[in-house]
Amino acid sequence: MLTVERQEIILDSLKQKEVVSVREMVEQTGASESTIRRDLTEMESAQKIKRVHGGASLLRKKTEEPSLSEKTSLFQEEKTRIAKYAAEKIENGDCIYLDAGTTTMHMIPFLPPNIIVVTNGIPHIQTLLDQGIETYVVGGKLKQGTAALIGAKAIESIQSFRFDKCFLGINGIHLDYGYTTPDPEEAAVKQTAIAQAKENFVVADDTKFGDVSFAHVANLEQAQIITSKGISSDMEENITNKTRLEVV
Amino acid sequence: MLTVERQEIILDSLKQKEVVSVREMVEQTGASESTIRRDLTEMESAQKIKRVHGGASLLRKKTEEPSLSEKTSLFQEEKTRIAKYAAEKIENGDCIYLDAGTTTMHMIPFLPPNIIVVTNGIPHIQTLLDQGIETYVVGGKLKQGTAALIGAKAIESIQSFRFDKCFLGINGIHLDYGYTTPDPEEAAVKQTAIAQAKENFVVADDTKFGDVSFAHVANLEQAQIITSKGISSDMEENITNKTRLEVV
DNA sequence: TCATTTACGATCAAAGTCAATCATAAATGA
DNA sequence: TCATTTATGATTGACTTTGATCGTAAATGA
Repeated sequence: MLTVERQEIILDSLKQKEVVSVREMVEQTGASESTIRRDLTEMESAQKIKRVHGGASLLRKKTEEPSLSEKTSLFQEEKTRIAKYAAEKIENGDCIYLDAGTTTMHMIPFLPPNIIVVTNGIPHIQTLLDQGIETYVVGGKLKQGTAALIGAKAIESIQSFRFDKCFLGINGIHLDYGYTTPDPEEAAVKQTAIAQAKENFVVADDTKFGDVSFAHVANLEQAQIITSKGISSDMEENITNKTRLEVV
Repeated sequence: MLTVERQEIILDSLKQKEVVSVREMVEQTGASESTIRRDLTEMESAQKIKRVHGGASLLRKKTEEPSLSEKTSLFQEEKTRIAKYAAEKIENGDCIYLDAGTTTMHMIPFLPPNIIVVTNGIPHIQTLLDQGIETYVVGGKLKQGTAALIGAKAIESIQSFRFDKCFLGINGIHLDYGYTTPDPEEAAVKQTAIAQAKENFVVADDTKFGDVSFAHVANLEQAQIITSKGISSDMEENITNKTRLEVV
């Protein structure tokens, strides 16, 4: 039997049983224990399975607890501070758009209860659900990596709403080039959201200033910026000439 | 039995019973008291349970996604079997609709790679993402409890697609009343999906037969049924007169 | 209260599991 | 063909898990 065949068998039984013992795999494949162990070692380093004592299990997807490690990092504290401040802009009864991305994600715990949220961020959904906030998810194509909903369907979806406030994450903030992000598809979605909102906020840490990414989203004037300490006073002044900038 | 399996069983009975005694766990797992105690110690320090004198109790009451923890139970194996069979109906290149619900969720690991999936189930999304399957999410209002997308937006969203195959979970299957589900909003979404698909499949375990829920989704003839062993031969014959029924 | 029952954790020997190593046999390629 | 590489299975000693035992601690009930 070929190595790939054997590993296929192992994966198959894992999909059905969640955990499989080495003994079972030996029986199912007819290979020796040593061989199975080698397969398991290989498959684990290929991130296909997780080894446990006596066997193997499927990769646990989530709920592994990033909360602790996240909280200790200073960078995350910064994001949380920005997010909290941004969330305070929201009033009871508002309808808001929450863009995909980690900074906007951090806003969720600080959201007031009686609002309506529209989002294109997949990771946001569960948290919003837990908080019991009335939530609409935009339709669209699922993008690998950022786990955002994008594409024509997403744009169409967003166009059927109007927002009191719109909160966007962004990759680059530049005096001349405005707000930019790497993916043109995502840029188009952000543009649409901006167009539907009365007030627009960009939430971004100080590392984004001066950066330019591939796809243009909007000009500086089209949104207020909420950011963290660390931005140079020079930059701060230049930007303040074009739009409102809040440093928290 | 592997350590992880045992601990899953313990978690499982906890989810059903809120508190479980050491004695019960010994009986359920076949392991010794010592082993159970070690498991409990470990699981407590991993913040998964809370120990009480004589046993263990759940840590929190929040409704968690049971998808992972439930899989070792016999009931889940049944669901997996149905799901696997249903997934084999799908051919490469198909565009399918995957309804929210646990049985359809179980289909995901068995999906062929080159298909397009449209879903309204939130928990499905991450798994589909992990598998690298091209996925579209319908827009709509987020429903607490089932974590499904429903409402007018969802219906509108679904109407902009056509499916080769549509897979639905359902709460009741009845000779006269057809397919039913508790929430009229969800029923409307399912109806829409059925209307857009060439072939419709209902995946349901045997406990759903004879049940009638509040909201009518469709007549028996409108979808084929894939179910598990356990359904009475009488029922089987009556249903076969109306639609195709596969028992796996 | 005090005796009895039940639950608990520490300890230890037995069983099970692991990675490393070695030898063999098949596949590969000069 | 022969040397080299690769996959495999057996063996080994180290490590982990397990179940039994036992003394202590907590709950129970008279």
